Amino acid sequence: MQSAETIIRLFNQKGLKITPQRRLIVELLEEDESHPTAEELYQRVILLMPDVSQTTIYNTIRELVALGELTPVDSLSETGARFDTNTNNHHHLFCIHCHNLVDIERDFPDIELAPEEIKEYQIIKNQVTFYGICKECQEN
Amino acid sequence: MQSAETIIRLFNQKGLKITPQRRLIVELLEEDESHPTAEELYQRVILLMPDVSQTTIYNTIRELVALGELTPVDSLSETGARFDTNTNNHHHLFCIHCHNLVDIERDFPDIELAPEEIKEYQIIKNQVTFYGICKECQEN
DNA sequence: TTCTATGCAAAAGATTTGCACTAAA
DNA sequence: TTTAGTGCAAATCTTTTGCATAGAA
Repeated sequence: MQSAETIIRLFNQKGLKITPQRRLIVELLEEDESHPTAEELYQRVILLMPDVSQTTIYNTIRELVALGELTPVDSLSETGARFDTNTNNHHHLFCIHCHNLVDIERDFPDIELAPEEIKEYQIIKNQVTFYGICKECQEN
Repeated sequence: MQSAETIIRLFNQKGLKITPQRRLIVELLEEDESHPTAEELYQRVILLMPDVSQTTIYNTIRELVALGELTPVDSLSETGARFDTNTNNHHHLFCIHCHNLVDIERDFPDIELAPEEIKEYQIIKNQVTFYGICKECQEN
């Protein structure tokens, strides 16, 4: 996302009001690289402004997502957990319209992180997800 | 997952009882490549055995996951949606213990699907997730 | 002064839990 | 006969919604 000031200006342009709650939420997110949940953001907000409601957190997140300044970390389901009968390591091809999910059974040998990228993690596996539009959805 | 008969045998070995409900669920999953949710599986089950409860679906899914015969499609959060302040296309490094999530800002140019793998999808992007254990969690 | 944002409480959807009853072994 | 599984209802958790009030413009 862009700087807090830029986003405040964006809100203004769209006719959205700049409330102290929104200002605080945007300022906290500006320096946040932790990929917080709504609840985690709420906890950080109420330390500084104790009376903010969760509703306001959810509303503001929704607006920032609509403005393209915040994105949900990708999930392959909106309606509860999905289960895979293929228990081998594999990759996925996902239709962003109809949510069809196809297994890709092969290796991508060239996906390696450099030591300085790895942040001393012990890597266990990687998984690639291809996002696209399936044939049926393209025809609509 | 393995064949329905093999899984029935596995249940037996573990002292788990083979009920008609479980047998049906396992048989339906055996030929299912759709990555269903619990609700979708439930709907398919009650067509053939109308009095099965959702509780039984959830219980059986949980057992199959515990046996390693079914895996949840990977999600980077168990406690609600997470949001990313980095709205550029990027990849992720995820700690499976503490759920820490780090952005990886670079391209992996060699991730391409062959035409026959692509199933006529129009590919929009791909995203790689590296699963591992972060430094702090390794030390515990 | 107008109209959007806020906060509360209730609702909704997914999943889990407590418990009495059923049925597999 | 024993013990685990089932089904119901209630509970829990995340997110959304309805509505009266507060407050930004």
